Amino acid sequence: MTTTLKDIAKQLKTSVSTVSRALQNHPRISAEKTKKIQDLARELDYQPNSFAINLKKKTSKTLGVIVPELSLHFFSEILSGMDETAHRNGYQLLICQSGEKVEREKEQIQNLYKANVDGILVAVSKETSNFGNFDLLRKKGFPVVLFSRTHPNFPSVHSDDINGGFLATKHLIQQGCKTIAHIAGPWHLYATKDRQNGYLKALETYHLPINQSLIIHSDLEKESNIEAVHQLLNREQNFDAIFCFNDYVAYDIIQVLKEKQIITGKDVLIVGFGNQPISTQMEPKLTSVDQQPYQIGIKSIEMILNSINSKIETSIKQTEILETMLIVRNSTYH
Amino acid sequence: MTTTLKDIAKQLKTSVSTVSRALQNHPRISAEKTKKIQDLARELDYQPNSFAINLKKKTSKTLGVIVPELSLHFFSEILSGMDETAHRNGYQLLICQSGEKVEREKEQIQNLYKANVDGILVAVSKETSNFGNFDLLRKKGFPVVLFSRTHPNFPSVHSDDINGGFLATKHLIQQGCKTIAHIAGPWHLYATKDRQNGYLKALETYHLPINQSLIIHSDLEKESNIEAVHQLLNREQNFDAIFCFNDYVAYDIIQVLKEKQIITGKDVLIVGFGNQPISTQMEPKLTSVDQQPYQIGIKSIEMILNSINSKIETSIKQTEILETMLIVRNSTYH
DNA sequence: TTGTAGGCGTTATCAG
DNA sequence: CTGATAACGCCTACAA
Repeated sequence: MTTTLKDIAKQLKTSVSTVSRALQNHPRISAEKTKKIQDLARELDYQPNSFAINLKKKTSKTLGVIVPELSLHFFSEILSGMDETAHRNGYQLLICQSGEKVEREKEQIQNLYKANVDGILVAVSKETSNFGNFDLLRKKGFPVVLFSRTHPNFPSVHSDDINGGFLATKHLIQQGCKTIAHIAGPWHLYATKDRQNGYLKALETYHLPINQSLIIHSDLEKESNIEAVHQLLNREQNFDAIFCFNDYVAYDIIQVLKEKQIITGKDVLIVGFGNQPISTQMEPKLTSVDQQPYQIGIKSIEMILNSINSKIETSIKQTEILETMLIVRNSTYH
Repeated sequence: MTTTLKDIAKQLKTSVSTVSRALQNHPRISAEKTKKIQDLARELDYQPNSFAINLKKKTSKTLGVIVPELSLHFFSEILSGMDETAHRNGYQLLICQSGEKVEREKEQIQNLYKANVDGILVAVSKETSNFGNFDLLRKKGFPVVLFSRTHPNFPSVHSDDINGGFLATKHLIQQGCKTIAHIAGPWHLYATKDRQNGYLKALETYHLPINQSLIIHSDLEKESNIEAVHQLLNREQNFDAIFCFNDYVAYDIIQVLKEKQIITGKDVLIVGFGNQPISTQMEPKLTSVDQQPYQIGIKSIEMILNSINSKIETSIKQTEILETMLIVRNSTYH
C-alpha cells in the first residue's frame, strides 16, 4: 500500500489538512509539527498522488509530442532538445509517432487530448493537408505548437529554409558553378517551397539564368531520387552542381554519379540539407545546411510553455524561425 | 469549460451515475435513455477526465521509458517499436533521457514513479553500476523491465550478443582470416563481455590461437578508437581482420586505415556491430551484426504489460534474448 | 495554529 | 432500471 496524507495524519493524530500544509511548508503550521510530519513522510516514503493533484489543479505538467517517425535522426534530435527543456521546467513528455499517416495523427491527437496533456507539439505528417484537427483544439483555447513541419496559421518553430536554400546556392555560385540544378521535395511540404525559393533568389541575386528544366521534384524515396538524376543526366545541356532537398537525396544522387564515373566535388558539386550524420559518414563528405534541430526542440517547448503560462489569448500567431548555416565539406570543395 | 458527467445529467434531468453507466453501455440502462445520453455526450464533445479515472482506477495506462540518449539511432529505433506496441495495447509512453548520467537517471526514475506510470522500462546509463534504484522499485512490486543495457537480476530484453560476436568472427574466419583483432567496449557494459565471449568462442571453435594483444578496449570515443587501431598497427605481428564493438568504432577504424593506404575489404576485413544506418552509408559498406532494435522495443513492452496484467509475482526473473544476424557487405567481401 | 467540510470527475455499492 | 452516496487522494476556504 502506498502511503497517503490520511495515513500520516492518523499516525500523528492530526488532520489531513495539517499534514498537507506541513508538507508544503505552509507558514502557519508550527515548526515543530511541520518537522514531525515531514520526518514521518520521509520515513514512510510518502509520494503525493499525482492523479489527485492533477484532478484538483487541472494540469498534468505533461506535454504531448507527435513526430512522424521517431527513428528519423532529425526528429530524435529535436526530441532531445525538447526533453531537456521540458524537464528543466518541470514538464514531462508524452511522445508518439504518426508514421506519416493523417489517420494515425488524428488518433494520437485525440489520445493526447484525452490524456489531459497541457499542450501538444506536432510535426505534421506528410499526408496532412487538412488542419481541421488542430483548428478544433485551438478553438478550445488548447495550446498547440507546430514544429519543423508547420503551417502559417499556427504558432510554429522551424528553420529558415529560404535562407538555407539561398546559402547553399550562393556557395555553389561562389565555387564557380554556372548551371546549378535543384532536386526539390514534394509540393505539400512547406520546406519544399522555401528551399526552392532560396535557390531561386540566389540565382537572381547573382544574375544566373533560371532554367525550370533544372528543377526536378522527388517524392524523396530512393527510386524517385535516382529517377531525378537520370532526368538531369539525360538533358542535352550539362550541369555542374546540384542543390538537393536533403542529405538523403544527396546521398542517393552521389551513388548514381559514382556509377557514371562522375566525381562529386570535382565534376559536379553537391550540397545537401539537414546536416545529418550521413553527411559526414558518406564519401565524399557532404556540404550541407544545418537546421539546428536541437534548438528547434528547445524553442518549441519554450513557446508552448509560454502560451500555457500566459493567460493571454493563446491565439496570438507566433513564429520562431531559426537561423540555418552552411557547413562546407568535400562534396563542394576540391 | 469542458463538459462533465454532471453537465450531461443536469441537462437530461437524470443522475450522474446513470449517465456514467449509459456511456459505458451498461446493460441495465434503457436503450432509449442510453441513446439520448450518448447523443448529448457526442454533441457536447464530452471527454472523460482521465485524472479522475486514473485516481479511481489507480492506473494511468502510461509507461515510462528512460533511454541514455534519444538521438542515438539504436534507441530511437527501439522507441519506435515500443510506441507501436504500446499504442496497440492502449498505453502511452512517457519518454525521457538520462544523458548517460546516473544522477539524471535516478531523477527520471523518481519523476516517472511520481507520475504514477504503470511501469518503467530503462536502458541503463553507461555510468550505472549500482542498481539500488531499480531494486527499490522492485521491492515495492513495481514493474521494471530493462532493455538493451541490462542486468542479470532484472527482467530484461536484449539481443544475443554472444552469438552476434560468434557469427561475426566465424564469418571472418570463413573468409580466410587467421589473425583477427577485436576492438572491445568498456568493461562495465554487459555487451562488451558478451561480444568478446562470442569472439573467443569462435576462435576456439575453429582452432585459432587466442592472442590477448589482439584484444583492445576502447571507451568508444573517437580518440579512443583511433588510439586502438594505432596500438594494433604498432604490433610487430600483422592482423588481417578486426571485429569491432560497434559500427561507429568500425567507421573510425576504417578512416585511419584509409589514411595508411590499407584497403578495407582487401588488406583487412572489418565487421561492425549494430547494423546502424552508418553501415550502409560509409565506403566501403560495412558488414555488421543486426540486433533487431525494433523487435527489442516490441518485446520490452510485451514483457512489461505481461507483468502488469498478471497479478502473479512480478519478480519472476524473465529474460528475452533476441536473435542476432550477420549482414554481409563490402568490408569483408571482395 | 489547526481542524472541518466540500469539491475536483468518476466509478461502484447499495438501496429503491 | 435508476438514483443517492461514498470513495479515490489532495487542496483550500472557512471556522474555530
